[in-house]
Amino acid sequence: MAYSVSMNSAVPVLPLVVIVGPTASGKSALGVALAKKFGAEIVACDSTQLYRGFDIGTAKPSLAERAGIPHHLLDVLEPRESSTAGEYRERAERVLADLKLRAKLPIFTVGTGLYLRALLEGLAELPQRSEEIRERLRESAAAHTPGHLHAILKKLDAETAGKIAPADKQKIIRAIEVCLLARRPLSEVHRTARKPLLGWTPTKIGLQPPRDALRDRIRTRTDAMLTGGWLGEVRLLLDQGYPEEAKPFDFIGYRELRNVLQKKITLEQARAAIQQSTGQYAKRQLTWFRREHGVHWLAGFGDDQKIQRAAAEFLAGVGFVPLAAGNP
RNA sequence: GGACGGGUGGGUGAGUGGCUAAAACCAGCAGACUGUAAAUCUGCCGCUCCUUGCGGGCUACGAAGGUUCGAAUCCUUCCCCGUCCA
Repeated sequence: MAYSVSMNSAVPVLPLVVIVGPTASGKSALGVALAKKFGAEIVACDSTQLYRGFDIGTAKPSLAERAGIPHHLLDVLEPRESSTAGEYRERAERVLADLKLRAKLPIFTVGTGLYLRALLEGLAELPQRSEEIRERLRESAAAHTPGHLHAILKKLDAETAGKIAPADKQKIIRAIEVCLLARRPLSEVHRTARKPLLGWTPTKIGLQPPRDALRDRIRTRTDAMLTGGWLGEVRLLLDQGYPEEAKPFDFIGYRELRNVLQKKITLEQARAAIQQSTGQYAKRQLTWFRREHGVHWLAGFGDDQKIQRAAAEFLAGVGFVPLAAGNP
């Protein structure tokens, strides 16, 4: 075993490592470096890397970058499917059960904060989404004045309505949907306990490179993706007959490149738009992760050896035992 | 050389005498977010002061003058830019 097991409770609690950070901060590289050192396997926690065929634009680590370390929860969905936070949790739990059997340390590389929360803290017992209800609500909204949906929610659940902006149609629809399916207010369902992940204790590392440096990184990475055949990947996916409305075609870059293929915008316009959206996305990730509790922050990129060393030292300092092999 | 059109805050661009520190959008910054989350949404956004108030001061619509109680808005000259005519 590469780590010790706490024996002071009836259920042994196993450690797990979480690496959070904005896109292009080098989570994958750091994950692999730490996996080698501590005998771990990588579990991706990224809503976009779940999709088969969407490789370049989602910055899925290549086989070479994986360096022989097994990676889980990549390529588990068909482009037509839609991922959800709840399903992610279930898949991740299955992976954890497997790693536990094989005594491997899990290292989660997480870009999607909601999915990590769903895994670690759990979600309330909420009904799944219902396309019929959503469709009905959308139609109803189109037929009425702007505040219509918000007004409906206010009747069903004033507390939740107070928390959601009248313009936030997406969240209002989900809230109404839950109220209808659960036959009680969302706010009430939220007060029921979540089911946190049992049997595992997370140790969290966060990557927070300087904003300007990150922006540069995003710029050059986008260029590299484009010269690396990203447009061709999009063309291939469309040629394979996947519908344009498929979820992953909405991801940053895929939507822009689709427009390039349809001659709606030029490649240069797409490049600029992608770089911009990616930067904005990184900002949102940072906002989310800042609130994550107990994160050990490192002010740099995960592919930087100094950062990798600092991360390894941190883990060793909190009780993780490096593999002996390779050490003279 | 002549005729038009135009020069507005980081960008695009509205505004043609007071309600204008100047619409709207973008960018930027900050934030929220329990099954679409690479999504969706919110706030701030000239500088500055304080007793943080629908508060005070300063600077601002190419430049300089002028008209007016009051000008981004009217007048004069100048400087740029675009289109057309020579």
